Amino acid sequence: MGYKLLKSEKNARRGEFTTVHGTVQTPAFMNVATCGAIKGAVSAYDMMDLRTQVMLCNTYHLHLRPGDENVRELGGLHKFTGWDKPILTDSGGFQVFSLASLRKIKEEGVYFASHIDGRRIFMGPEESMQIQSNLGSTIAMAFDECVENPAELDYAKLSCERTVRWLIRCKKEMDRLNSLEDTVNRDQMLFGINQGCTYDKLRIENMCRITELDLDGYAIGGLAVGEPKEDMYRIISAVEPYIPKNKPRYLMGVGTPGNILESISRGVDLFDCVMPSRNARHGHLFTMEGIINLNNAKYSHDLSPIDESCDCPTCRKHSRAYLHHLFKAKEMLAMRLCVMHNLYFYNSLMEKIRTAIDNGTFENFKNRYVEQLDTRI
RNA sequence: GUGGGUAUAGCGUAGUUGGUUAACGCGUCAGUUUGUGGCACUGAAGACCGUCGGUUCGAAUCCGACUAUCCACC
Repeated sequence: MGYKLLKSEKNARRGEFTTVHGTVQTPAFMNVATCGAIKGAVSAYDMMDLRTQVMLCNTYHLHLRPGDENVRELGGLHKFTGWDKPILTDSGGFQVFSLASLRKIKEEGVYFASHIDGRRIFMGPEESMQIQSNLGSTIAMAFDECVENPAELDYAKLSCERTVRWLIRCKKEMDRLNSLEDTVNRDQMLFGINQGCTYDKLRIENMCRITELDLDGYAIGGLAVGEPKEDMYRIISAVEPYIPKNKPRYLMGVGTPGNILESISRGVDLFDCVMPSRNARHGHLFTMEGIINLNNAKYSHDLSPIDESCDCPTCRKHSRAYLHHLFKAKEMLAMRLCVMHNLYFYNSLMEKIRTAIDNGTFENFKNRYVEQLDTRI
């Protein structure tokens, strides 16, 4: 159990992360399934074809519906969703940020108004751990506050210190829950989350404090939320030396293929992002040549696949012209086929990156593709 | 052939007591999307208002002819 560094090229790391639900080859991209399903009608069965390694679900959303107690009675998220490989649950901390108009943050935790029915609910560190324990995910995330950038130093500091106090409570509660006999997954892991906005000093101090707790992994949160990408890269480089080498590093919510290449070169192992799935639903597709928008009329007579070099189920069978038609006709198949392509693209990009690090050619690979993959063609 | 209706952007339409830069939807084009509040958001281009003539200071709007098209009847 745990992370094993296999090889490195400069700061880029090739590793294996072993969990009770199987081993994850890193660097890896985790596929987002907020409510227990990848949006766009993609099933757990499909995810095997897409070479998905980790599914990511959301504590806040599953707590509201269908309810974590309910999932626990049904045997946990793995049994419930039919996905037997690793599952990471996000803690609900991001919803503190994204649902900002509906919440009140206090020392004990956060008061939300449900976005579904307006019902008032409370979530603090203990509640988040209890919910994630009921869900029985492989990896639970600490309950944190994700502060929007730019933020005042005073608030960043106050929020950051409170998040550390919450993390200590998370760790204590998770240890307690894992010791109980009737817990769904008694080997549930806990990742801490680094915060501190764009203040290097705050970030480093925070990282030093959270790594004292000996958690199963460390995440960098609160990035890609409004700051320039140069700031994001600078922060990653600033905190990376303070993360233990024998623990996985997870950059939350990032990002574009270019962001991922840059971040791996700075020592990150795990990623997740809604971009491949959300953009696919709007016809924006990733290819090794760059980004295309399938809604454009120029694809209406294009018999080539989305990406000539891709062997995903969509590219093996269907043309751009057909997919363009499905979008125009508002057929749900358009979304399904395109989400499958984009996730396969991200997952196989990670495979290419792992092979490159294995072969010591990652730097070349990065320089070759970092600009191209984020550019429209 | 007779009577009636219609003619405004690529398509479908709005636009009368005649009054400055003719509106909307779809489509087109471009951009946005980063721990997902379910399928979006922002912007741009595009019209000598069927043709010709008339009335008027002024016509998409009123009048006439023509053309096209639809309906009904022969």
